[in-house]
Amino acid sequence: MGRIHTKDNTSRKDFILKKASSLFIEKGFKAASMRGLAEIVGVEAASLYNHIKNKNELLHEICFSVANRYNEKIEKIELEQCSSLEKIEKLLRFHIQNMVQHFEEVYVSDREWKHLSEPYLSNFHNQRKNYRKRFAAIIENGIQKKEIKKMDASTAVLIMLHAISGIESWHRSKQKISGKELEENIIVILVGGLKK
Amino acid sequence: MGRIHTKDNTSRKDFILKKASSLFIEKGFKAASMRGLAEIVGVEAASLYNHIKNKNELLHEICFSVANRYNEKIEKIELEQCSSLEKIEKLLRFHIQNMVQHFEEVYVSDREWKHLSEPYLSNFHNQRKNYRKRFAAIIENGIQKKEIKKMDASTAVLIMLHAISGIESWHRSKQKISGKELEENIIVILVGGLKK
DNA sequence: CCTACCGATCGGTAGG
DNA sequence: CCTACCGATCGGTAGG
Repeated sequence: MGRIHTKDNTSRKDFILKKASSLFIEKGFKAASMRGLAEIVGVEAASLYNHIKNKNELLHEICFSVANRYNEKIEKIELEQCSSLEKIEKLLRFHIQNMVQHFEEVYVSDREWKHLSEPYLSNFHNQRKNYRKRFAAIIENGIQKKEIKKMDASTAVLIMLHAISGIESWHRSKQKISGKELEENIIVILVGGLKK
Repeated sequence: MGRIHTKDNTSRKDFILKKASSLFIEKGFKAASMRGLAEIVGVEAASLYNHIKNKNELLHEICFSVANRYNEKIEKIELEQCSSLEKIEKLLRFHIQNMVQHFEEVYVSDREWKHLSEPYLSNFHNQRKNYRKRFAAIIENGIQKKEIKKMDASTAVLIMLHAISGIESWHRSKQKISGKELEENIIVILVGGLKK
């Protein structure tokens, strides 16, 4: 009995989080109101607070769910036995698939994380910097091994991560090409741009 | 006499627009308050309304100033006599320089245009679609002439425009590399990624 | 999960 | 350019 109750609460919260993501995409975090969210969820505003602490909690749940996935992935890839260029390609494919599959939370996390409240803001910011540093280190390594053209590694990271966030517009359009085609196109351009 | 008065009003408005851009970057359009803007400008909130109609006007002045620059540039480039790849390189260099030189308004325009009110919203959205279509047409042309790898042209446009918007993070960091170096790095990766 | 409500803050106006 | 103020809306709580 207690278990069913817990399970219900969890899925209810997940439902609210999902609706919150769409709303934050549509309006932006600040412009989205809890009353607006309540309407989408189908309850009165006050009732939301039985499932979440406050509006900020919605945002940090979304942002950290995305950040955790990134961290796990790069840790795994760093340990793999393959060329730097292959590592980058794997990372890029992961980012693309992540964007396609978890579009709403990735989009919200990318665009709205600056509205996070402390201590989440600092924590997220640090994780972000750390992730980019590790990504840049892989590129740096590839340059030293002459797999990759000489270039500024951190600029390359910026370009590639932002390029992928452009999938947003693809996702919102009526998806003229498939996710797989999209992935191949991006890899051709970005990995092609790095290769010596 | 009347002329001096007009001139003063214009520069006062420009001053307010500049401060508004920084504020919109820092907080986002919705979260930025007119009282906050007034404080930065150094007047009471009510006084702002002697120079602007309302908060929305600030945003659409910023967005259309950027959009107009883009439109003028692509019109000029379309008429030039050079290869498609050269046209794309010119366009990319223009985008990069634009981002470096007019960082604040470009950033606000990119991130906040969805908060535009009608009819500005539809107008801006159409201009944006039109611009991307023309950019894609140049790529398409390069593919037909075998200057450029086979790829989905509109995906390539998405990637490249978003890649450049990544300069944001470069601009906000302590500018480890110069603007010129940044530009060359981006061109190497993006144009290198297109070239056959 | 709801009704009823709070203090705070918002964009904007009147009038000088 | 300011003081004084407006109605609307916000996030969140009390109490059931």
